[in-house]
Amino acid sequence: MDQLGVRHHFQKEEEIYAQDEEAEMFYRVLRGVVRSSTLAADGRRMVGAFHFPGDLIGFDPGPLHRLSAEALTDCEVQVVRRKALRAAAGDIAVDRAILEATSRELARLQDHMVLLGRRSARERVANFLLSLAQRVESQVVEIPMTRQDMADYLGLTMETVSRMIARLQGEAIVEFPSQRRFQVRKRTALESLAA
Amino acid sequence: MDQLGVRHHFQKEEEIYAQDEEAEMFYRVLRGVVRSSTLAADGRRMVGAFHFPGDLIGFDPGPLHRLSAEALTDCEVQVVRRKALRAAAGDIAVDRAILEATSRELARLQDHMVLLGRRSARERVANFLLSLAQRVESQVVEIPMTRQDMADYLGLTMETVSRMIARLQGEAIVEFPSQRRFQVRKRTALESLAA
DNA sequence: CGGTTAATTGAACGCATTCAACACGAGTGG
DNA sequence: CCACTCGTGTTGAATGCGTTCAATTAACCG
Repeated sequence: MDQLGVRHHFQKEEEIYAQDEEAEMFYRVLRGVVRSSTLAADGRRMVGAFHFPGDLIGFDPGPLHRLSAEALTDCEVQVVRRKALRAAAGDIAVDRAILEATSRELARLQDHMVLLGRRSARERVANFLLSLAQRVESQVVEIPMTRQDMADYLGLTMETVSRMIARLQGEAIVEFPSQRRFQVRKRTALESLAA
Repeated sequence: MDQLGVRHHFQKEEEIYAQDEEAEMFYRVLRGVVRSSTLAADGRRMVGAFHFPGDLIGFDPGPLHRLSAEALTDCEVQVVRRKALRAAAGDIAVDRAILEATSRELARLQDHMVLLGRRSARERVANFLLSLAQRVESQVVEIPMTRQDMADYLGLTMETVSRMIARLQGEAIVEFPSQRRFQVRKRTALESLAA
């Protein structure tokens, strides 16, 4: 899929695709961060996932996108028409790739389900910070999303997220030099919370 | 897959496969109800799904089962060795079937994630009762699982499940002639709660 | 700088949990 | 048929975690 399709730039908050929109394309994040979410009629929002460079998105198996995708930051995204990919790579290869991506996503959702159903706010936030930290090699971790985004991903309110961060910082487990940047101080403590 | 494999009987509470066990088989529920769940080290349990006759289970894409499966009631289960199925039906057909099952499961988990992250106890219970009711054509719906099972599926305690059922019954939305049997009285009310 | 959005913090509230007692129901044995 | 038991379910009271609402502070951007 590397050679196919076009690179497209999406700016902050721009929609990449909408919920219930026809799924005609595959997308791959090249730069920036993407958020996929659902918005209920009553305004309650749930963030299903954050997607980082290298991640494939939009591979919903049905005819429609079940969640929308929005650029969290300015993004470079590779966009490939599904039909073109099938024509170039063959149905079998594409299906295998979809299965691969779907499987990973399924495993992630199973873990997330446990997080949402059976963990405290503190554990959820710890888990989230750790997963952000695991994504980069540097000591300092940048947080690309707002507290509200984190809250909507973790099934909490942004106030609670903020309080839990304050608490983890008070315990010297993490350190936030600024609101969107942190460093892990006691990795084992964080890991045992995130478990 | 119909002709392959063997029928196996599992009795109530018997384990069909364990978490982190090698995934060598596919299973199809023929009679009875199966529960798949994970148990954390600290005793917290999360029920991932209930499986009814016709459902495929054990098709985890990785080498290991990510959740365990237990017979909720006495069960008839068709068990097929994965290799045998691949030999008989071909890799492509099996992969297609796995993709199909995985996709459905993914969609279900996405909905469940919203339920766990963004809905009240009352809404969760309403949603669950409605989904049980939609599964059968009869007026009276049998509940095959305990309140604890329901709670572990909905991210609640069994006391809360019990209270919410009592409340829905007090509002004449459902009626429970006995603890494991109910009838929907105000479908539209239930549906708007379950939304 | 001022203006604006994001984030923090405080106080009060409420939903769900916890802990404990009691009721129900199915199965067993007298 | 009733008494007993054990697992399951219900109900009550108290607690607490997370939310809500409101005010303040911090970060960002012109």
